[in-house]
Amino acid sequence: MRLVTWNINSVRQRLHLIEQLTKDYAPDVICLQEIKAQNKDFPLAEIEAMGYTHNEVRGMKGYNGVAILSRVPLENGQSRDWVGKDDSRHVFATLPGGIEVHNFYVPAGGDVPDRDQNDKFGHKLDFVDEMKAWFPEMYSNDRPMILVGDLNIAPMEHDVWSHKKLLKIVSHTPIEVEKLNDAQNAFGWVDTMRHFVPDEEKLYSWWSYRARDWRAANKGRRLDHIWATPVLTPRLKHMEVIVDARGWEKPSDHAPVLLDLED
DNA sequence: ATGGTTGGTTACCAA
Repeated sequence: MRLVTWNINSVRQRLHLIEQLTKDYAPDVICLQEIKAQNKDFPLAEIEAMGYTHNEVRGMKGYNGVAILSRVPLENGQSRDWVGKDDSRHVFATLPGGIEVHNFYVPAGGDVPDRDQNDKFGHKLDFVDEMKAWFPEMYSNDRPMILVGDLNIAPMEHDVWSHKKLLKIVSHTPIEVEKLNDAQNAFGWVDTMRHFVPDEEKLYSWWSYRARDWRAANKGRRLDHIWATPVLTPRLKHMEVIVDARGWEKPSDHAPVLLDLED
């Protein structure tokens, strides 16, 4: 089973990228974030023509929006509101074989890392707290579950190009990192990307549009994640960040992250 | 210290 998570930054602007991904990598399941379209504007026919005939879409006008696209049947598709807002940041469904896939788009949190000065940062912190508070309702070490998405937090020193320079930059501040680590470690969530790549090795999934030459500068951050329950650990086969996709025509600022599981 | 790019919506906001 091949699964991909990708912040697509507008599904309507980037159908060509999804097509390229499906041709080159043939994922069974694609979890998208920031589709930036209402359900009625989602390009379902085009996606179905690529072979993804089972879909669970939670869109809204203008912002956010998440979707699970699948070549295999999805069951029990659902979504949930977070921090009292109906803002299309979570969708989940069950794959054949019983793996429950949760697709999240955590708030970016604005620029100022202080909840008294910046409501968006407070919203982000509350969102991660609420994830942790919700896990007891759904989490079990021996239930096959995968949590993916743009979590907008790069928790480890080598998840960013400069740990020191980013300590006060939203996405790598100690308070966000602590909250994300709390949510992960209070349960048995396995960071599948770091299962394959040593902690001391740089690993990024996002490069800003604002860099003159993103590849040469390589000032990336690992904002996108794939977590799994421990029962799936023996089945983890392969993981890669498809860095090349950041250089495709009219790219998203995020690269897809791919995980292969043994059947 | 500042500005750099992109998308969606509607003349700025969010990232």
